[in-house]
Amino acid sequence: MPSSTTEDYLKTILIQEEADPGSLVSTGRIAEALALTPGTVTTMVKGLERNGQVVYEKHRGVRLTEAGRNLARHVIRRHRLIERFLVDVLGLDWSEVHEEAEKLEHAFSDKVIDRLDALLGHPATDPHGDPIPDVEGEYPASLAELTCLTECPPGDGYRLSRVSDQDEAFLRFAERHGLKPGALLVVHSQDPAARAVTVHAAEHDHVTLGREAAAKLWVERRER
Amino acid sequence: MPSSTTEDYLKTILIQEEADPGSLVSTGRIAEALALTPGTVTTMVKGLERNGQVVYEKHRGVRLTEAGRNLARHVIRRHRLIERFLVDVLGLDWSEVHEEAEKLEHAFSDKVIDRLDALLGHPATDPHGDPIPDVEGEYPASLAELTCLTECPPGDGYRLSRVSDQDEAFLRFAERHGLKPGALLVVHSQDPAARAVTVHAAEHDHVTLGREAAAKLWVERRER
DNA sequence: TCCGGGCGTTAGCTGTGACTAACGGTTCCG
DNA sequence: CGGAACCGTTAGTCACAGCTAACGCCCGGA
Repeated sequence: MPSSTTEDYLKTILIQEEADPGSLVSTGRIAEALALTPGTVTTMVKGLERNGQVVYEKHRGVRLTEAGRNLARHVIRRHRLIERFLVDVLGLDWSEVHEEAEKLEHAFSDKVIDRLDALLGHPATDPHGDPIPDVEGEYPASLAELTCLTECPPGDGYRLSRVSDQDEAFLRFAERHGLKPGALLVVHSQDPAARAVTVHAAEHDHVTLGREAAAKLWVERRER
Repeated sequence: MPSSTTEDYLKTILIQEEADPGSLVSTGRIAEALALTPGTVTTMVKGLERNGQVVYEKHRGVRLTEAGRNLARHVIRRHRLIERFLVDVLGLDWSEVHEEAEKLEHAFSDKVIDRLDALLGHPATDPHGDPIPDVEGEYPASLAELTCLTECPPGDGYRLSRVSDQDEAFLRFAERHGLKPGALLVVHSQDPAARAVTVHAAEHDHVTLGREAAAKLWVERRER
């Protein structure tokens, strides 16, 4: 059975690959994401290669193998289902569940996770809008095409779908302004000079976001 | 924060102390319970003493300190609440939840455990009838006095309260004969020569248990 | 083309918690 | 009361997964 360390590495690599498809993930990025020193990661990555979970190109980075990707998807499945459970069933706040799930994802067996999945009604996403892989490790087929808020011309007809950041402070900020998945959004203005965008969510006041913050919000255009 | 290894040792020591109050727990018993070699346990136990969690008397055994007992009680609380959750909410079988809870007990935070406790309605026992310590680490005050099935004269008016074994095969056997906590029992005969006792549970056939098996069953006398 | 800075790798070390094998204390029987 | 058997302890080793520090490759700028 893979160690929880292995699971953490593979999960991190998968997320980096998804953020920048087609390119190798550098050891440095992994080190930063896991808060480890670069040397530690280089050493570990060689172990992952020996296990057949990644392909490692020296000085360039790693890429998941099929086996590695499959394992990583299952870790992510566990993580996101646990987040849904913590929010939907136990009533925790979406800003605090990521930390909890980081530990729990290594302890739940697949059997228990499948029961949890059924209990929750086979949700398609976690509380942040991130998609939950199914039992086979595949993402739900019917995922809407998402647009980054930085790319949205002013107007209404947007629905917030995904908040891709796990920082507690940011998530609490987002919630204060109604910026949770499912919220209906109106984009008031894009100000390229100020690198800012002003929006408001239904029932909430306007809020102006800097580009980095806006880049974390993903919306879909509503059918009307 | 204590390592999960530390938690496992302290939990094991507490359970041994409860099984045989007042006497020291030998390193050998701990080794057997945790499936470790004796030398490993001797070394670890010195570490627990350095942490102030046990008092260690060379060649004689260990005893929990207040701090160690408190931590152990909390681990047991987590373990038993998780078992209840797995059975009551996720519908797992009582024979399989012990193994699952062994891993999960180290991953749940106290905050999440308290939510779980509330969700379950603050249960007094786990699915095997073992009492669940409260948030302070104290056992429920109103625990009925239990009698071992080996001590019960023939007659009716017994209620099965506790099945103190975690072996899957034994638990499945017990369930097949209706021997789950809450079951009403009739003791048909005690046969000291055969070291056996014959009982039946309401709605179930007679079953004859050897002394070791009967020793795992604890009953209370029903008010009538 | 050459050189320097930055990133990545290597080497060597640490702590945790396991193991085996050899040694030592206790106890109980004869 | 002596000794064997049993149990527990000690010593030495290993794997895992982290660290620091020194070294080396690669790429961009001059």
